[in-house]
Amino acid sequence: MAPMARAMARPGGRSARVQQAVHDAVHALEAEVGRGALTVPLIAARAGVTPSTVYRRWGDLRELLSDVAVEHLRPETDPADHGELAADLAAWAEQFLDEMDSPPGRSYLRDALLGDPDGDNAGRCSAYAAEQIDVVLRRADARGERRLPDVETVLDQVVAPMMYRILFRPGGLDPAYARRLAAACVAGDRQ
Amino acid sequence: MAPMARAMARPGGRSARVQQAVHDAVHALEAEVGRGALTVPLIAARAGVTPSTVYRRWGDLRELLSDVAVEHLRPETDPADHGELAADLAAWAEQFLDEMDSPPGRSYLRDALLGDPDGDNAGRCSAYAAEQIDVVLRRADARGERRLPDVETVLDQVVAPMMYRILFRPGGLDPAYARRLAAACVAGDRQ
DNA sequence: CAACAAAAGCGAATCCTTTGCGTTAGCCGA
DNA sequence: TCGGCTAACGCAAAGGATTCGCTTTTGTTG
Repeated sequence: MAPMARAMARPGGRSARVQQAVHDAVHALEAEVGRGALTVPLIAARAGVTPSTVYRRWGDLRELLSDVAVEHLRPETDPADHGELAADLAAWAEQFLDEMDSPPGRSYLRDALLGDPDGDNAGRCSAYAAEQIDVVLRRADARGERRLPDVETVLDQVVAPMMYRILFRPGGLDPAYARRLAAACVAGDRQ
Repeated sequence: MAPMARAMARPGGRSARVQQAVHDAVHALEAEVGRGALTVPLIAARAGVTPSTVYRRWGDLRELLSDVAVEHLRPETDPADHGELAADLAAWAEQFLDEMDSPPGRSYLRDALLGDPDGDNAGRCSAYAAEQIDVVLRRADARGERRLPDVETVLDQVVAPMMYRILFRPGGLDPAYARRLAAACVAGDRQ
């Protein structure tokens, strides 16, 4: 009942090794047998640990997959620089939508939300997006662009609508939608 | 593998009775033993059917709970009439947030999204919200109010941000946020 | 280096889930 | 109204998944 996957009492040594081995096993098996065929005993065997270890640490297959999914959702690079906020934000939104609305993206998104009793992993996902947006906004500020929206506004006006449609109305999302949201946000339909 | 919970080939008779009995059993047991203690065999026993029946019809505990969750999320009455769009929408948004952000609301929301391979139930949830909004907007139109947003805009600007925060940033949501989103939307920070 | 405690290993018992096969009951045409 | 047809259910057995108590390992601390 204590999913201390991240707040380890003993960060160094065996606990860390086991966590790494299990995560690696999930990655490998996702590719080999597919997301749907994953089971705790299977993962445990591949990781060289006993199933009970996994159950004690994560409590649940879903919580384990939630942890792993968050890793997949972590952005790997900063948003590209196109010289002005409007372009940066539009490009970022488009890429974000493209990644999140893909079959694997939606799968990871669901997993992340799913096995997450305390909403911890979900918060992490949101934080990733916020970070990326922050980079874009700071860059614009450094350029001297004015009347910038803040991060919360971008989350409300750009990220939230995309997420809502991905989760609640799958299908029929195109890049133009992302660009439109970004454009409207930058144009400052606010104030 | 065929979750024909809703598109029954033989709507009348036994199939319908079984579905009803199982749904009723879920409702009763949710109250008695709590969401977390639900299992297929438990539900089946209460409903007077065998577990294999449940597995064949719904495929999965999660899919069954998803179906039931959608029922909980269905609004029971039309939004209250306060004489003008701004007030109607603000009140509706506030109530929506209150219900969805409550512990049971979040639980149903998660269940509905979770056990839903084809995004069918999720779409249903969105449709409920869209219906409510449509009622509010038609009412405003009938009053002669002008420059009304359309349903899609309200979904983007009011519903989506609330949902995003409920799902990805649990905690710290207050009624004022809902009213602010509604007000901004009506004020037409768009176009 | 010794004592302590957290986490992992092990194995048995329990429970859930799947599956094949026979039976029942709603539906349809004569 | 009466058979024939088939989807859906019941039953039971087999195969996994999950839990739990206990022992052993291992990292930390004084």
